[in-house]
Amino acid sequence: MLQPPLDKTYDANQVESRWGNYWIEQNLFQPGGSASALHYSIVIPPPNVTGSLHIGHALNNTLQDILIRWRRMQGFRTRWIPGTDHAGIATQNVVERQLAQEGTTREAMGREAFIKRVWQWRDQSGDMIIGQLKQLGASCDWSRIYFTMDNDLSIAVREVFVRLHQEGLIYRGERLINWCPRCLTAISDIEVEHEQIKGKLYYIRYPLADGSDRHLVVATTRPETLLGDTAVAVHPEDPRFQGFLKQSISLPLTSRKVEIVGDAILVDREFGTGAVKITPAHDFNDFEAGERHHLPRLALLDHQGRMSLSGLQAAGVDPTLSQALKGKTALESRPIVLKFLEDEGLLLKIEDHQMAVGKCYRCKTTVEPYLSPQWFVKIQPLADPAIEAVETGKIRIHPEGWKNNYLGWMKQIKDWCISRQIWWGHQIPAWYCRTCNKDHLSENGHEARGTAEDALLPKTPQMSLLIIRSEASPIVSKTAPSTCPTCGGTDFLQDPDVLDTWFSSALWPFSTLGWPNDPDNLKKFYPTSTLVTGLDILFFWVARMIMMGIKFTGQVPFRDVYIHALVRDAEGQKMSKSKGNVIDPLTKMRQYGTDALRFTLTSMASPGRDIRLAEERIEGYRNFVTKIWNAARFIQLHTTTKPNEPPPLAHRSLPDRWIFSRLNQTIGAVNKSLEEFRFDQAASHLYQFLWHEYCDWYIELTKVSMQNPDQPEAHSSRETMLETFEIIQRLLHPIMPFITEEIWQTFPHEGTSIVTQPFPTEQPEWVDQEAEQAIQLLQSFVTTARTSRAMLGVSPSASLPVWGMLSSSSQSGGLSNLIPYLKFLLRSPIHIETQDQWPKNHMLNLVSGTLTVGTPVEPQIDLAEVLKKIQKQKTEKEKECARLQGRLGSADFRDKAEPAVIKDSEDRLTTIQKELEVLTSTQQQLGTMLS
RNA sequence: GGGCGAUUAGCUCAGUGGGAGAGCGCUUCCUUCACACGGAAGAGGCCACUGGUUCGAUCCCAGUAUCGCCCA
Repeated sequence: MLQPPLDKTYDANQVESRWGNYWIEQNLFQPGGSASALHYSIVIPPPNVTGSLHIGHALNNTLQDILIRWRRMQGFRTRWIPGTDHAGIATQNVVERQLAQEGTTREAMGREAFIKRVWQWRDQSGDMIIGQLKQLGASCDWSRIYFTMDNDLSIAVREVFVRLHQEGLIYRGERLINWCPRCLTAISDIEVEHEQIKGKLYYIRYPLADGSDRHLVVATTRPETLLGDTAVAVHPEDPRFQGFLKQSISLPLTSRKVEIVGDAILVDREFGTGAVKITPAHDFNDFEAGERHHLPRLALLDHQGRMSLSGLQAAGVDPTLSQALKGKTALESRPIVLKFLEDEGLLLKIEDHQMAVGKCYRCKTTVEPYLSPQWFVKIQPLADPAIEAVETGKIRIHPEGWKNNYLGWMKQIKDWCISRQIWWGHQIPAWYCRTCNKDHLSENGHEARGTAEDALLPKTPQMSLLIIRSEASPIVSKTAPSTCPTCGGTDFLQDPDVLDTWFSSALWPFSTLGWPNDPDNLKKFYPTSTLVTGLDILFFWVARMIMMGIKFTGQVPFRDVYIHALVRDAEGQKMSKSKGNVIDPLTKMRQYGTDALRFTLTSMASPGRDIRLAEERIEGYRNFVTKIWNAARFIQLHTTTKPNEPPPLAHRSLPDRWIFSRLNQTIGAVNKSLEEFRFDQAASHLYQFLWHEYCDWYIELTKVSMQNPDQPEAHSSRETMLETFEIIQRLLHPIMPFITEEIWQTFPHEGTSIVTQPFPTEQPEWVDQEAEQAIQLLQSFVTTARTSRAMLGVSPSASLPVWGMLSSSSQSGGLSNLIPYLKFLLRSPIHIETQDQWPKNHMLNLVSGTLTVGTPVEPQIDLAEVLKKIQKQKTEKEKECARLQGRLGSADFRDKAEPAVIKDSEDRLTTIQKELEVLTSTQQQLGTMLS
């Protein structure tokens, strides 16, 4: 052989860096093959530019790599697009932390300098995860790495924004949005995580304004917001409140009067007292109720989630209370408000209450519903075709169970808030003419931002520098306007907000492929073939790509969506740095090898189930890698000479024909599994075949002839080992790219790398039922004989003759052909005899189907133990026998069961009865020996 | 509160309308010339519970319990 491997164990780290570099140097990951070949493309879910490879990335990219390598080997023209996204808030946070260490702030630097600084950071540190993906073996087209802030991709963002705005699908308006008081920006609905907490339900007396004693009792979980109530609602058909509708309430702790309205949507008659307060500026349901009843909105909190004096004043709140609340958060305000209520005798009772609070997905701060002017995508017109695409199967979701999840969400989708009050990102391409909008702009920071804002509070400069009221009219354009079409003015102000990062991610499949400026390239690789992602971003990303893709290209962005599991720790806990239970893939790759980690994740990727990853599993598959390595060493040790012309299959030895037949079956199973996205099954077929057929049996069987290298069978086996093992490397390559390349390179081969070799396909001529049956018989023989020896306590190295026979003597010829192999595997003489010649005494006879295997029993053996085991086997067989007899004795079964099932049961019964006969006679025979 | 999913060996999970499987772990034996990160032989399970459909249910259906996820 060319370069026999030297070490007994495989040195993964050394091999990985060598081939990893080689593949890239040789440009093997760029689209190859003929231009006429079928195309197969994948876009990577772009990791955050701030990120480093975690175990979820490792799983996600391993699966993508398997698909891409497999399709590439199948001859597709493949393209896997890598890149990162700019991760607006996360990246801004990273750089801001750096600035804080340097004793400065982004506000002090100014926007332009800050953005420059972020780019600097990106250029230095932004490609860490790219390097880590390469380490994982990801066969992306590394010659084209994208970033959502790239110029071309930014052009696409502006193009999309302008077109959607022209069609009225993007608008700016004042709405209640989710505001993170820590990130100081709006976030979208799905960026809010709901958390169950133990809260309280407060029952508060609301006196009627008519001076009578009549009152309503309102139950609320957020008593401090009552100061912003603009109505109280009851169910219009609730008989308890018929006399109250349209009456006025004297709102506690304020000088205001509010009306009692009937609202069947908002009010749940069973909840609390059946009367609820309406606070349109602080609750989403109340906001909608406010729209229905044309109620004013009174905002109490400012953008930092603190009580604002002007807001309190506007709400007519008692001045003493206002002073007490000024600058307090909602949570700090609650006891104060409760104290005031109590003093007035309005707080009736407090109950424990399970409730949900919204937290910012990024920083876990409790979000506040906040009234402010923001940009929105009017989503329904985009959602409808995206629903249709999945319903009609233009896009297939795997596993299919998630389809309903997707459709359910899409059908109740709400407008998407896309503006973020941060600096890093795509600044919204909207400009305001300062002349036309002079009444709606406030650039000095001393006026409210379209809502209540307390001038007395300390400002964060980004908020106070500029306020654009919702009445302002923007000019939306791909480039800055030069003159105002209304007044001819030339003084413009660009909207300071940036777009949600997911807005640019939504364009990823077509913006990276050349839209809008390179239609030729787009045509080649779009739509992409498969999207591989985790469930957690089905709505964030997948749904939006489908909407945008259909809208702007007229085609779905991908045909198949494969949704993989979340990786948890061995206890099923979500991994997190704070819990300290993270499994770092890079560490594991160093410890066990990348192939072992990849194989582990692959084999655990069962559909629709989370992965509980325990380190022992990785270790187990590291052992598998070593097993493969040692099989390769064995083959190389025995094939030191260059092989001659391979003999035709029919002329090869029984084990050779058998292993081809088994290999063929495995090839079929692996291909089928991958077609169905059953990565786990593909892995387990490979594991089972390679270890428990190839190594356990085939290699052992070749040793019979390898000991005698001159005989023809040895030649046949050398050929077969080389051929089959080379094929196996190709079959295994998509999952374990490194070791397979290393081994493949040392085997006789053509081409520069296994990466671009053909993936194995089924060869019908390899199927050999006869060989499969023969080897199955051989396996039964060997296993049964070994069981006997273990029962008798015979040492494995002891030579002890073994008898064998088949119940139908016609098959015994087949058994004789196996003698050389049996002799070798059992290290013992083999006697194939008929019933007549079978020794009558001192034999332990065990059965497996039609096969009986006998082992002589030495007089000094402790037979009691052996007899116990025989009895156990007998009992099992008797139970089975009774079950079958019962079934076959039932007239119903005979009438209604399928004939094949009846026949099968009859055959089994016959076999088991024969087995029982042998066991019984052995039992008797050994029993006499004992006495 | 609504929806989805899970419940199979000590652990992690496959699986099927008719004989309960794998990996890891465990027990015993074995350093025989690919591999002790190995080999051989074993032990271990009323397939969550209760009903129903069926000749026959671990599998299909309904309900219960527990757990998980998503949504409100």
